[in-house]
Amino acid sequence: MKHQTAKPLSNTQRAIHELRELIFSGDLPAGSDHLESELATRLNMSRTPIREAALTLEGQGLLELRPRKGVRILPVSVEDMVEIYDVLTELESLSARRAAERNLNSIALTPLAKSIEDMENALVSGALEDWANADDLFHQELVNLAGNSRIKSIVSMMNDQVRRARSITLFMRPLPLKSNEDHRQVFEAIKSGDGERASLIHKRHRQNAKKLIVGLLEKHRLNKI
Amino acid sequence: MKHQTAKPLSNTQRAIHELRELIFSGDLPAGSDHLESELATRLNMSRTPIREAALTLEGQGLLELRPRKGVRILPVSVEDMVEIYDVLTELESLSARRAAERNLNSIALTPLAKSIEDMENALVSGALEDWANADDLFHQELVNLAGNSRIKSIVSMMNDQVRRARSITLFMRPLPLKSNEDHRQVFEAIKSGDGERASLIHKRHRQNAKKLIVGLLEKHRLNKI
DNA sequence: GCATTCATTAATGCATACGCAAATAAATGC
DNA sequence: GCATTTATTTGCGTATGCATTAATGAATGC
Repeated sequence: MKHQTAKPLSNTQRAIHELRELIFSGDLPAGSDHLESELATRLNMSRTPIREAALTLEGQGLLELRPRKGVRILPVSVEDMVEIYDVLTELESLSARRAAERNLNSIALTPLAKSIEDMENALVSGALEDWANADDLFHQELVNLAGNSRIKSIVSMMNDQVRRARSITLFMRPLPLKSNEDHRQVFEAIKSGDGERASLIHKRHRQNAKKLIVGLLEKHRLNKI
Repeated sequence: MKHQTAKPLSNTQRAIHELRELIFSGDLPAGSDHLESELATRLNMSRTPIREAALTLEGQGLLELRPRKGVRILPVSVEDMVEIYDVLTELESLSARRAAERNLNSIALTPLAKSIEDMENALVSGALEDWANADDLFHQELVNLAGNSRIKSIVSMMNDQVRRARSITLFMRPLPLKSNEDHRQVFEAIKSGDGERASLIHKRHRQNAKKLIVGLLEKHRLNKI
């Protein structure tokens, strides 16, 4: 049997996961404050694991512990988006370069190819949510292929921070046709071992995404999300 | 009066600071395990603030909480150094670019200039520790000037992780004459607003530093520090 | 009416307690 | 002796209680 008997997740871990879900779903809205005891009641546990979870999530930039005010869910401003996209742009384009340099065989590249296919299928059927998920996967696979665990965790943290903003703007965007074209080009560059090209194209791709999303936020006066 | 009546730092904060010091000083050596209760006794407080501090430091990649084994001080391998220097290289050279693009006046550039002077003075008098401190300051000032708070905190985290390795290899290195030349060139490029040049030179600078330090670690078989 | 001080409330920071599970030691069977 | 089971120890996860201190509102003086 490969399947472990499902070791029963600690309360702290549960709190981390459930709080993340509540934040991403907007159930705990950006900018809102919540007492530790309130969250404890809500998740049906004592304050201790809540505090521990909050400490962890604070380190991940999702919330802030303000003594006597409670836990504040951090809003993301346009300036934050600019900061985050700058970081993502650099680290992901380096990842593209490194991935290309590793001369990976097509088996290793399968997940990346799959994510591109998924995006294209989603586009055809107009399933934007699906497209966004596949897009996430593409970026995640890209940094996986580069094999730098720090980059992986930084990129995943930054993605978490912009998740709400991304899902809000998702339906305000034009169909991401160009985006898919970019992905395919990055993929080809990696496959052919051209690190410089993979890096350049991906960088341009991310810079465009930044412009697009920042533009949308400003246009719609969405300063704090 | 500008001076507050020195609000008495919480135990958790104290634990964070003191544990950091103990780690950097080698008092808690890389790879060593320590029970929460042991650390609590050592810092003269209960387990609660120790656990909270450990959670925070775990998020910063300095240690790991392993149930029943205690808190493990994370060693840094050569592979880790490569990962970290790759991240530092990218984010700092972007910072150099952004700093240059901001057309900062000489007042804003004073701290950076000062750090370069300090390094040169330290070199003349052969005070390697002082040189290292000034070097740290240069890199820190550089990211400050770029004005991206995420980059600032990532870079500072990564620097914390390599601090031990850096101080161990400090005395094995040749005099960092070339390094100082690089710093000055980066400074000039920033001052003249040439972002592309600032970025390129700094990137080269960091890549050299990476090669140097990785080479030293491998030569001296220092695999886990 | 406004500012200042005082009293009250309440949330946190931390110490402490305890059950459970993992690790270790002891004991048993072969 | 060695393997396997059972007993014991021990560290952690979590709940709980309390002192501290910030925030809020009431009361006082001007």
